[in-house]
Amino acid sequence: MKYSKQRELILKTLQENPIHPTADEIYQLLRLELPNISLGTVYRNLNQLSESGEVMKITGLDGSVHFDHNTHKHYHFICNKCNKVYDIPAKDVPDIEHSVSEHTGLYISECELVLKGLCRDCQKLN
Amino acid sequence: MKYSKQRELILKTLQENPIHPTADEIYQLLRLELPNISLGTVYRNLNQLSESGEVMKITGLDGSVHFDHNTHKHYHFICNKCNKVYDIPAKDVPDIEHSVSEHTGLYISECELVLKGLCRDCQKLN
DNA sequence: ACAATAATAGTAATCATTACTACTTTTGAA
DNA sequence: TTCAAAAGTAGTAATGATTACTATTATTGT
Repeated sequence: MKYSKQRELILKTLQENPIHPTADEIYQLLRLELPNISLGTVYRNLNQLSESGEVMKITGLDGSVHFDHNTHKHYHFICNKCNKVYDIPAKDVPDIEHSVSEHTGLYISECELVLKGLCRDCQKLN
Repeated sequence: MKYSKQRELILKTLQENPIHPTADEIYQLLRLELPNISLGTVYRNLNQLSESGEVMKITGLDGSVHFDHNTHKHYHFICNKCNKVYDIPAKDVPDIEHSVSEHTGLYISECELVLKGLCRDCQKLN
C-alpha cells in the first residue's frame, strides 16, 4: 500500500471524530481542508484501511456502513432517540463466541453485536 | 391493515422457505404463482409485517435486509463459505441485555447479534 | 349496492456504494 | 537525480437495494 495524503487525512479525520461516521460524513468533514477530494477516494481508502485492520466497519446500525477508529474488541449501541452511537467495551458483555461455539459446534470468527434503546441522557428526558 | 391476497402469500412464502430470504428472493419465489406481483408490493408488505411484529428483519448479514418468519427471541449466524444463514437459539447465548444495561446504565430494547464463521458442514470440507 | 379506505402493479426516483478512466503521485533502482 | 512501473486520485457513470408516486383495483362496514 503506497502512501497518500488523502488516506492519511481520512484516517486522521476518523481518529479526531470518534462519532462512528459514515463514508459520506468523513467526506463532508474532509472537504473543508481538501476541497477536491472525491467520495470514491474516501470509500476506497476506508475499505483498504478496514481490510488491513487499521479501522473497523460497523454494519447493522442503519442503512449505511459506519467506521470506527477503535479496533479493539468492542460492540455498539445506538440510541433510538438521539441516534448517537456508543461503544460497549467487551468487558461489559459475556463471552458470546465461546458459549455459542460450545453449544452449536459452529466455528465463530466474527461477532457483531448492535444494541438499541435509550442512552443515559435520553432516558432522563422522558 | 386490510386483507390482501398478496400479503397472505408473502407471509406463506416466508414461512415455507425458512432460509431467511431477502425481499427479492421472496419476490422471485412468488412470481411463480402470482406472475404480476410487483417487487414494491413485496417490500411494502414485509415492512408492514415486521412493523406489526409478524415477521422479523435481519440486518448486518450482507448488503441487503433478510426476513425471518421466526419471531421468537433468537440470533443469527452466516457461514463465510456457503453463505447459509443459521438460527442461534437464545438459550445458547448468555444474557447480553442484562449484563450490558447493568454495566452501562443504557436502556436496551433491541439486541441484534450476527455471528460469522464456518458452519459444521463447511468445517468438514477443509 | 356503494362509498371510503387501503392495496396493487408498474414505473420513476433516491441513496449508498462500486466501477471506470484519464491523469497524477509515489517509490525504488539505474 | 532521473525515470518508469505501480498505485493512487478526481470526476463521472453505473449498479443494486429500497422507497416514492400514480392511476387503477380490491376490501370492508353500512
